[in-house]
Amino acid sequence: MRSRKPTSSDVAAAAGVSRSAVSFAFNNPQRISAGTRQRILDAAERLGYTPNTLGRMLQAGTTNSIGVLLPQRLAQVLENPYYSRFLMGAGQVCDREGYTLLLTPPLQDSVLKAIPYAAVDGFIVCGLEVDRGEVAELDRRGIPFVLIDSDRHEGAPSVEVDDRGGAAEVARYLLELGHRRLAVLSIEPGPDAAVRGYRGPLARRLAGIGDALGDFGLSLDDVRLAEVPVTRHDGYRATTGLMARADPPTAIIALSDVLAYGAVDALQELAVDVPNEVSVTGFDDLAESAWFRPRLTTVRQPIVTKGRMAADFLISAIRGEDQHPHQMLGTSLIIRDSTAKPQSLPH
Amino acid sequence: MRSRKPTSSDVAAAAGVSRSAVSFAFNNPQRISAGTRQRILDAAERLGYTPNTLGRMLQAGTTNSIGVLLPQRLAQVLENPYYSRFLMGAGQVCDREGYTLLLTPPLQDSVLKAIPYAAVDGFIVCGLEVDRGEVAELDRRGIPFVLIDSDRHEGAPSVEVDDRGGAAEVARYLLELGHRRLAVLSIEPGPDAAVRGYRGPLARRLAGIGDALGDFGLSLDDVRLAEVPVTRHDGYRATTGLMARADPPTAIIALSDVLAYGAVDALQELAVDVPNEVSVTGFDDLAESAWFRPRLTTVRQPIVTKGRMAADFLISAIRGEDQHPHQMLGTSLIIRDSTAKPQSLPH
DNA sequence: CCGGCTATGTAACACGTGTTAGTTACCTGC
DNA sequence: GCAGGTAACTAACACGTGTTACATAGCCGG
Repeated sequence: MRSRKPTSSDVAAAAGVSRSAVSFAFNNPQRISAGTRQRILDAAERLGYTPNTLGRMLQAGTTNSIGVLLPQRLAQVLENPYYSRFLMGAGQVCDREGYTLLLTPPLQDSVLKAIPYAAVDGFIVCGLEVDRGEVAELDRRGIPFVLIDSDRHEGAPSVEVDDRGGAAEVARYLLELGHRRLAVLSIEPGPDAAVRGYRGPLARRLAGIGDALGDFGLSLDDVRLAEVPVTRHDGYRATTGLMARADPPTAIIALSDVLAYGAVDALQELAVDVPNEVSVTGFDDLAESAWFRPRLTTVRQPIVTKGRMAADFLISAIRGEDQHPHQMLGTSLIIRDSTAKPQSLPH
Repeated sequence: MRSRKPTSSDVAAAAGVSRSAVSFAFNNPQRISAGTRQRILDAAERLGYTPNTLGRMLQAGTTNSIGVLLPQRLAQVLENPYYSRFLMGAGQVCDREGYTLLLTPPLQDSVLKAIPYAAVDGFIVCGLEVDRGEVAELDRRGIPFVLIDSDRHEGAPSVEVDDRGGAAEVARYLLELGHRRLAVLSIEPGPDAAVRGYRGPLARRLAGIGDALGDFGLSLDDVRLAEVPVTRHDGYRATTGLMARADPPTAIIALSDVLAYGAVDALQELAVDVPNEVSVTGFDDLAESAWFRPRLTTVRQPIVTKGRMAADFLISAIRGEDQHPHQMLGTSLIIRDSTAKPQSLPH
């Protein structure tokens, strides 16, 4: 039972050389004679020496790791296929460039507190408003970062999606079908967001829905809005609530596919036919949405590409190429079987 | 443009105190007078000082991070819903205990090379044979680790699944239905596994199938075996190959749900009816398998529980509770719509 | 036989932190 | 007026590494 892990000093003592020689033996072979090198390696093997990872990182000033700063707990993030796809895109770049990927959830429900505990060369920041403390903290630290699902921020690259256009397109599609009583299942802002108004992708999606409503003489005040955590079960519960009201909607616009699944769950339990009695749309176009029954009408966004570009931008920033690109990715409306004309028009 | 991130020495100089005082001001407030403490905090704020993460970790000897040592590249791992579920289970524990999760894929196609670059307090080792170099290397380093989808190894905790029993159950089910020409879609061993024989879960699953075959007077020599990487597309390709042979199977046992999806893809393209012409079974029972058409008959294993227990065991080991539990989790056969009696019996 | 070069090894510095032991200065009690 | 205690702060050590600047010895050519 060895009490302490052997260090390079121990190896040096055992081989009768200086600590520098040990370092050279491992990292700079031609800097030392073959004989002593072998003697050092033998001693290292005998003692079971392995260079300490943290010590090396501290000296090198690099960790070969990129962090993903997450707005929710790991259990919630990894339950959501959206993040799996996103991480897969980022992972492709990590594979190519030899980086590891550190998932950094909030610490004690605080994203801010989690930052100092992540040994990384840079962060991909997911779904945080730019005027929150985290962005200022990262600026202060002088550590490179990239913003995702947020707002444009000078001083850091970002990758965004045309949320406004995509949401407008799906809302306009429903309105053209004849729907007038719409409900929106939105995503609850983070735990410490307090009363501050909407920002980022959700604000843009709601604005897009507002654009479409305006074309038909309506406004956002005419739709019911429910804000819930982004899980299937919460989509189910919110929809149950919506349908219990006096004038239930004829179409439900979910701002996430996961929420749309839950909405369909609730409607099926209430024996409400989808799409003939109520239409449901999603946002993301996860792979599951094509398998889902009814096949889900939704707004496709290029999630994997988003992850890939975020990681690419971050690694460029880490390498000191000091441009701050802002990429905007397009969306497309995927029409499937969960939407139809409203039944109640004749009434 | 600050050339260098300020260090605690800079703050000490700016506040006219020693470096120790700076450390106390942050970590041990009552150890210093309120006046100088405030002066130090002011100086720190003015300079934009933040304690260096690596420096602190090196001194503390802990990273508050657990690593997941992966046998494949990140892009492949994150494409596979099996790992998403597993990571979710591990993530639940990380959330509770305040750990971050470092995904560590092979470096230059070598799992061994990746180990020294992970700054973690311990590893969850996924799907590696115990007699490979990685386990010896981790032993040498004296870093705690837990084995998953592997074999029992004294000196480290492990979480296993009753692969043999589960595979025997599904094979016996098919044989009882009357199937005799079986094919097995197995998972290709890692890139550097060389010629060494099967080990770990795959060996156990094949052994289980052998058990069932033995009950019917057959053996593993009587089934066709295809080994492919665990992606849907590879399942598709292998099945296309199997069906092109002279006497195609009437039932395909895939050792992973993902491979089963690919098998069904291929059969549908060949206009072969599932399950009436060919039965297909999977292994895992991913959520997708209940949505898949035809709904997939498969062996359920408790993936989330596996991840949770692995992380629990690891954290216990990190805290120095030196027991080495070996947990075995049960499986259950889920019979759905992708299996039926063979059609060709009358012939 | 001596100046200059190369091969080999070492001392010292740098990376940045937390903590223990030790030094002042001050106040209290007798 | 002095022993004894305490509050406030600092010097030094520890964590473990890589690398630069310097010292020593040996070789070669002139």
